[in-house]
Amino acid sequence: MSQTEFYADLILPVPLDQHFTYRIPDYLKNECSKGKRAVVQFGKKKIYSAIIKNVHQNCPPDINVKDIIDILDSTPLVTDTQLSFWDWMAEYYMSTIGEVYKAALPSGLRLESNTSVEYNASFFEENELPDFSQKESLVLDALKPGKPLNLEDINRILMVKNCMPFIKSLFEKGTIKIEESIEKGFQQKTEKYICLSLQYAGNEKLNVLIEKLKRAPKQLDLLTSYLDLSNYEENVLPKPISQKLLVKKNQIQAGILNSLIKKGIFEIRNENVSRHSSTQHTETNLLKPLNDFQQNALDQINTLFNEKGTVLLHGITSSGKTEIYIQLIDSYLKENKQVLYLLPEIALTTQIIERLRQAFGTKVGIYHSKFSDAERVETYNNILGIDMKDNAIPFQLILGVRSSIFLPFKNLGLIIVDEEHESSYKQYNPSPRYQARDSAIMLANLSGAKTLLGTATPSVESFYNAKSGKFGLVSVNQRFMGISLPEVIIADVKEARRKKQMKSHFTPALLYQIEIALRQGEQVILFQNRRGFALYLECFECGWIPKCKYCDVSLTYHRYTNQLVCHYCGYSHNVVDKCSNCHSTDIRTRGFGTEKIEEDLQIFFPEAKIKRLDLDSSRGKNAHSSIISDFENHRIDILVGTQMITKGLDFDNVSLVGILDANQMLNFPDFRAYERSFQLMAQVGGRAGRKIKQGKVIIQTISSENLIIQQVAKNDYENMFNTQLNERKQFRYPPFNRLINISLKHKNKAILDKAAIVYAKALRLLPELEIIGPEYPVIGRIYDFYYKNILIKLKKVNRINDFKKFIRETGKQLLKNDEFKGVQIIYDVDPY
DNA sequence: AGCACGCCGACT
DNA sequence: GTCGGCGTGCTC
Repeated sequence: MSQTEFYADLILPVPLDQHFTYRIPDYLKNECSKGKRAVVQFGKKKIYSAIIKNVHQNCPPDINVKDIIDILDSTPLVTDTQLSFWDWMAEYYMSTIGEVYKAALPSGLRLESNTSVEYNASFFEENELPDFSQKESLVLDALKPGKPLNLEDINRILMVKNCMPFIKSLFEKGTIKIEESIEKGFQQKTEKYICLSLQYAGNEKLNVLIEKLKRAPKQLDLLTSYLDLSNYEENVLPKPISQKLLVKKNQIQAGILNSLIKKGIFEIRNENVSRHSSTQHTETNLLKPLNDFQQNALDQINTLFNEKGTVLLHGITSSGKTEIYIQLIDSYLKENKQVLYLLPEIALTTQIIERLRQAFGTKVGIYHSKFSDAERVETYNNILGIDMKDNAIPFQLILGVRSSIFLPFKNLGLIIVDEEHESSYKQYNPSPRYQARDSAIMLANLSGAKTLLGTATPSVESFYNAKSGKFGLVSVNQRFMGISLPEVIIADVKEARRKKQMKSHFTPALLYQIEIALRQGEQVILFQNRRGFALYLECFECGWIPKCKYCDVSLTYHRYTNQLVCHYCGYSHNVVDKCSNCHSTDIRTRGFGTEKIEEDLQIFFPEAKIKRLDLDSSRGKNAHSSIISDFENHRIDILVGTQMITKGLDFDNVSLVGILDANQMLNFPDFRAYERSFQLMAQVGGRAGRKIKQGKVIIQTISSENLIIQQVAKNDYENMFNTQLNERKQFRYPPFNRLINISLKHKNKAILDKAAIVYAKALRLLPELEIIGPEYPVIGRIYDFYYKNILIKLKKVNRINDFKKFIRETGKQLLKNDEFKGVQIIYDVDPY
């Protein structure tokens, strides 16, 4: 009794801002340690795997402490560095540790129980039939085949939202069994392997066998091939060989192999294999030699790393940044350090993957949302160095999207954040709303690693940090092979309209340049920013537009399904043929997307092969890369695309890039709109004339005198930076002030309005906080919830976490007020 | 977030 | 009387 009890503080995958303490039963005492997963019951029934944060002997007072059920890992799954990183992230981004846990581990490593319901056959054998309600009978009928169902299935069968009352009643009668079953998370992948039976192992026995098989030459061939592949040696256990490989090598029919198995010469067994090894890349270590200015940049980076943790590489498009990265990566790998190479989702294309595989072969691991969860678990385990298959090679270089900052590096030396300015590094939903670039710098700090930010168009924040000495700065102003930057032509849409020269959405200047390019056998890219270009329906008589039932947005018309869809909540509606305002039947489509551009363009250039690249046209797994390769191989003349075409793609034969409407992005109500427009236009323009000759960029705009347009035309990044920095300073935006956006949401507009006013008023008590709002967001209602925003500009950059605490506490106080019960508060730190 | 409990209106 | 909808409170 007097024996000391041990307890563990656990991180549970729930959005609560605290850890939970469980007792460690005696039989688990030796296995319980920081970073492993513990299986626990949380609440009345749910079972979760939780991460052990620490082990101690302090029994929490006044709490009925539960026992840990089991420990899943023999070695920690989460490193100490990761745990510190999680803590930092939860605090900095005002999220909870449980939410960070959910974001950080692939779901295959997070167990969660599900309630499953089973038919209790023995009850019916022993008892008389009790009375059942209609719904209860339905449930029993569905369960009768002996197949257990989960609650969602039963909800669907009964067509109700919550089937629990019926299940409970059935359970009390004894007719069903309720169980908490844990879904199999990660499953090993197995493959059939062929192995020589032990009874034939040994030279003598083998020779007898070979003699016997002489009458079946095909079978003999297969046996010899096996012995070859397995490097057969006497006195060594015969090595299993993949059946796939054996069959492929010999080009035989399954029958030959089967007869050898039937004779007991071969045995078949299932072996765990890696999901990654299918790509059999040999490491060619193809490092292209750097030219002088690349080498110079690399030297500068290395020198700066001696004194700075972070360096910004500002290299114009086509300056060959990738080759600089590769040399840098190589030097870290040679020191046996791990390297993380971050890319925005859209830039993680086959082109860049291929280049890195050429250089580093099988050491490259990819972490991407297109991979299955099982593959992600394998990558995670591989980096952790556990559970390795013999055909797997430890990844030294990880090429990944923003979530790869959560991988369990143990020996991280370098993080590269490519296209550093990309806004997709910021996660918005779900929480944690983290900026992967900024978090990567923090991770590097915690790991003793360096960070290299790379881009042709740095974010104002990063460039400011570099200028002010917080980061090192390295600039490359020459293009690879000395090709000059494209010539930028501004096409004035306003003037063309006045002269009635516009054809569809094209200025005469653009059409003329396309014509010339096509005639010379060159390719063209047309860029259409997607935002605001969705098709919608409009009544031609009265201007009525079909809107979403639950959100304050117009419904988008989807041609391929012939449906109206809300892009915010997913609500869909059949196409209306009658105006619900004036009953006119003259309903027309409005707005235009890439689809429309593609169509119209075909009219002007009937001979040209035109394709578009956007979310819709690249839906399938390979659709995207097949369009890209078609374009690369000049099976397409004109490619019309959205953001997707701007990143990580190099096309040699593109001489003209057209930006169809520059104003769309300039007029976006956001303090970063100008910066983003510059970045986007510069990046798109950078696709022109990457090899051979100077390219052309045409920007169609109605405001040709706009400063940003002029700066893009002159490719004057520094000028853009200076004007933007001035504005940021004047209006107290980052990097001078920190922003925190608070979103309040509630079903009742009046309650929401009042809550927002009260919250804002309470926040204004702190003079360091500049409070903007509350204001309605652009979309005032989504999914039947009203929204209101409060923006905080933090004047002082130090003590920031104290202010966050105050903001959060004030929010908690607000929700305690009976009037405001049910109001939800969403914090977004450093919003984008 | 789940999940249970409890109160209230709307059906057979 | 069921049934089904929320609003509310708790989770070691």
